[in-house]
Amino acid sequence: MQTLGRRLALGGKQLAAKNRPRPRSEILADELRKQILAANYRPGDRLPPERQLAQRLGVGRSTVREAFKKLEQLRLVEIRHGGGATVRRLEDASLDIVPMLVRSEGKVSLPMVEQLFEARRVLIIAGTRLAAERAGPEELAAIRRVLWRLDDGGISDLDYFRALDELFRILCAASHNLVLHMARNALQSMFSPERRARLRPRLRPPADLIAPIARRLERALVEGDIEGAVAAITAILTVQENRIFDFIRSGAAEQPAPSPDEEVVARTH
Amino acid sequence: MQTLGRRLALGGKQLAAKNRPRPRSEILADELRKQILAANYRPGDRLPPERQLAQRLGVGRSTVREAFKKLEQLRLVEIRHGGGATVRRLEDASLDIVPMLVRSEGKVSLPMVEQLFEARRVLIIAGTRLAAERAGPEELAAIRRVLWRLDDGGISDLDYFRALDELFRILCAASHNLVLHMARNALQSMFSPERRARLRPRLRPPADLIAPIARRLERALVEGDIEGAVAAITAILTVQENRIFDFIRSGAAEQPAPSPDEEVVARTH
DNA sequence: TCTTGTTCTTGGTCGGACCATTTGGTAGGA
DNA sequence: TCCTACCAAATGGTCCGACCAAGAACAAGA
Repeated sequence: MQTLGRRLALGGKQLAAKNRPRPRSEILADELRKQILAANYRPGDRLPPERQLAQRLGVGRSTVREAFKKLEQLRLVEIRHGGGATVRRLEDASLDIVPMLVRSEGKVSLPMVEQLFEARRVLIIAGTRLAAERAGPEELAAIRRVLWRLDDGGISDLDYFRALDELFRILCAASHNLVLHMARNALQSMFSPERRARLRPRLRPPADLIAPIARRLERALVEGDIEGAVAAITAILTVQENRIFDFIRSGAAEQPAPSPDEEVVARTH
Repeated sequence: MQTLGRRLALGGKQLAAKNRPRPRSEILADELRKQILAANYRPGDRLPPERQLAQRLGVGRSTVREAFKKLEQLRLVEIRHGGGATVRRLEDASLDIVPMLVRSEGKVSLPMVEQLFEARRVLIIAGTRLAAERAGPEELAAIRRVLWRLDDGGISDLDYFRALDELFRILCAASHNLVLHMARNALQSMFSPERRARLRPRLRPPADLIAPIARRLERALVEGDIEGAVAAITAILTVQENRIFDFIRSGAAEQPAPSPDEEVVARTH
């Protein structure tokens, strides 16, 4: 807590040096979020009052307040006027915390990745099925362009991963279902193409594995073969997911955190 | 904008009378959100600076700031330090805005409900399939208890709708996939059981329509008949969705807004 | 024309003040 | 003894005014 105070005090300067200047309220919100996700606070528990926390950490109440508001919006806590901030059940939280559940403190949780991929798979397959039914000619053309990029073995790693993400995105967009599209977006925000490209040798499957499937998917979409398209996208997902599972199981997924100081707020009640 | 100022000024008192005291920041955030969703602001546009908006509306900058933060968390706008708040693309927004897309200004959007149900159906069916595979004995018992409640024709309307929601919830919970569970939760937050119970005569299907399906679902789950369970939950979803579609198409879904004053902030750039 | 440095705009934080709501205790009465 | 009504403390919601820091716009120089 003292340490967090110091970190918060440094927040501006330390990062002004090179990184982006993470606002103190965000640092604090992240810290509290980690505490909650680590079950240091349990559902029903009350967070310390705004004033108290502000004084203890040596920051303004506005800063604490913004952090609390952030947690409220993630539906991790409930704030009542006169009442206080009480922790809510995890399953009622916003989908936006899924990426934080998947990777925390630089470590990747394999069970969470499995659940994330399972959910994502459901959405993408549904999106593909609907896209195969509903995509208009220009949407179909856009999908085919992405598939050609995947079919090209000479593509760079970064472009490969970008094309893969774009394929999933554009398929769900072509489903003409905004909710589906947004749900998939919400689950996509971990493992950015840049990050995966850095880990290239493990995550990118051999071109001769993906290219035929891409061609199969294109043919199915052109011919209106819905089940064929679903089978092809399922195959792509399976290949890609297995690469990542193997990678995580190999223990190589752990990355040094961007900022090495990871002190936590002391439990406070 | 003057009018919003007045409304904001009243905010505290007017609602202190009886309703819950909607904070001004929330009123303002809602107003700006409506403006954005109504495309009065388009992606790339900049919202007015905090100070300017605060002065124009006669509220403190902290209030405007909280409202902006709220929009940022919904990923409707992006706030940069020296930059300002710029509007983002709708499809990149958080899933949490779906309920707001579905019902705005007391009117229900049929296309959005269709998309919402389509997405929800995908999630619930996937959850049911996984639950049929993975549910433990106590989870199965809990599911059966809910199904018995649905099977009971004498149940009250409110209890019926609650049981229905609980069925979907508990099925997804039994899938042992937190992401799936949370995604479904995010889509469930409209049409509360209380609201539906008020609209009872139209939304509740005849007991002899649901009860046999509930029994069929129970049997399938007990016997481990996955496809049977999926078929049964699909039937339940279809019955319920059709009731709601018919209801909305009949034009009866429009409800007087809780607060009748619905002025908007004037477009400002 | 491009680069560099300055200035202005604008968000981030602070501290203090006041109001509104909730909570919990306390006094009074049945 | 128990219940009720009231009061006071705790706590969140809002406002104000000030300052700092990052980004953008602009001006000066190479």
